[in-house]
Amino acid sequence: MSDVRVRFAPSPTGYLHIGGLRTALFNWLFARRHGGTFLLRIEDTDRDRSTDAAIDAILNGLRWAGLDWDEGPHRQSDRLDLYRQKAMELLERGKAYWCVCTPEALEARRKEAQAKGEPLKYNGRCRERGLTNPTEPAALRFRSPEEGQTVVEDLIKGTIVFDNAVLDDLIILRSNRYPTYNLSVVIDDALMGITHVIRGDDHVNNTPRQVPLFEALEYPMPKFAHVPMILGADKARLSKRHGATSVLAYQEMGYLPEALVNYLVRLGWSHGDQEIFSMQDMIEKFSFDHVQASPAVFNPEKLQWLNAEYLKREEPRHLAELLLPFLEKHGYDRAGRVQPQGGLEAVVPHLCERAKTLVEMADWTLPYITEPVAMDEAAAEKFLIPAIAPSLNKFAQRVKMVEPFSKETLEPVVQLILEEDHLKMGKFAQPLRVALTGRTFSPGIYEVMALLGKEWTVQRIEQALHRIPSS
RNA sequence: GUCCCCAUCGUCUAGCCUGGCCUAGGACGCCGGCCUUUCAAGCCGGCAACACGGGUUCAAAUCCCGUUGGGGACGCCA
Repeated sequence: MSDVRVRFAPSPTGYLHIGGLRTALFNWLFARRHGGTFLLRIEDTDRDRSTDAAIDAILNGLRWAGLDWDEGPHRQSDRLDLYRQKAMELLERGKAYWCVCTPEALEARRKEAQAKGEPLKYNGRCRERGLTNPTEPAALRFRSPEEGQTVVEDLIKGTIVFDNAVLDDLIILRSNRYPTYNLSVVIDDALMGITHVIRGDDHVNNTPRQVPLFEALEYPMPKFAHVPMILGADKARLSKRHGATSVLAYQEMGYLPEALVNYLVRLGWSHGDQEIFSMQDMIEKFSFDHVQASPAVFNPEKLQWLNAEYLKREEPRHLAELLLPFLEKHGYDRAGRVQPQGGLEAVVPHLCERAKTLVEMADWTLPYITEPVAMDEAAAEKFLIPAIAPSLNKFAQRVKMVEPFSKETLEPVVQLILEEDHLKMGKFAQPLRVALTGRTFSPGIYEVMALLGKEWTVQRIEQALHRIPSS
């Protein structure tokens, strides 16, 4: 193991979302690429908004995506005393001070500044007061440097320079004695030995506030990498109104984790013209050199294309397994029901080349595994018409005699009927398809019959004949 | 408003660091064709971009400056 240590540090205030998964993925990839350690840390210092359910959701999302972690999950709520202790140290050393400004006063002052067009920065009212044992509610503020510059060498964005004059004295301990993000994150990153802080672009502006904290606490400085945001089609930050943003939602829509991960890694990162990456590929090729510095628009069509690619490559056996939960939503019972020859596994190869998602595939699987078949009324009206009834009937009668029942033996039977009744293949196959599957589209008609078996084939043609008017 | 970041086809991107090989390549989507018993898939072809303006240079998508546009941050949230 190398000394590379990275972390994914979500706050458990909701489900794992697409952006979070990508940040986790980049961390994970970097760790795996360098033989380092990937750890999980739950940032739950805001006890009002953090929930255990959210932690479960995040962990499950990561597991589903195939991102395993080597350490944790650590919980910041278990380490509150540590943060308080460090905060007090800062106070004793004159690096922090008590502030008795009320949140209301601060808010009013911000509004005022906004109205006047001034920077929304804390005005330092308590900075030089030298409060030692405030009796009223007090928060602890970090004394930020007032002059000079803070320079961050970002692995993705390059050199970023901030004037310290624009930084304000951030609160590190709330008046309820709970630490704030900027304090706990610095302490944990340092004490957990994090070598590379890889996080969302929205944290860029936190970096110049955290750097002086690292220095004040006399901690070694990690390297930083800020991965660009994911945007919706309107170029606004990806949110619910752009559609699904939770990882779970993509799972439920029938996306394969490999496809989602592949899509996400290519969103902002590239390796030449390559589009399809196995996990192993990504690990071997991932580097910050080729991570884009600008935000990327999330494109559901491309994700769907990738999903279809993965569906086509998937092992039938595994695919059948993956399909089961989706089939059960249609009331399919895995224990019951007589299967077509070969079971689900036999059906799957005929559908995986056509389907974009597991949901779609499950739906298309239904005619082969359930009885009776659901009939598309519009299709029936168009194709199950009196003119074709005699041919279908003749076919059903002859099919009963076919043995063995296979594509090879069925084909001559169909050909003969085509000749006798002066029909083109399309004229006959389409009504037959509707009779057999209840739909206008399916795999090849011989494959369909082979999958259904003789009994269901005959039965369905006869059922179809019954519903044809005046026949 | 202030600060930070960014800018190649509609979208994801290659190329940019180390100017000439770029009449800018790939992918998704879209359009057309082939295949065909349907729907897909597959195959072939097409449309489509260096934001703008100044420099630097023999030469700029590539370097510099500005403009415009987009994103992010400005919480006792993380």
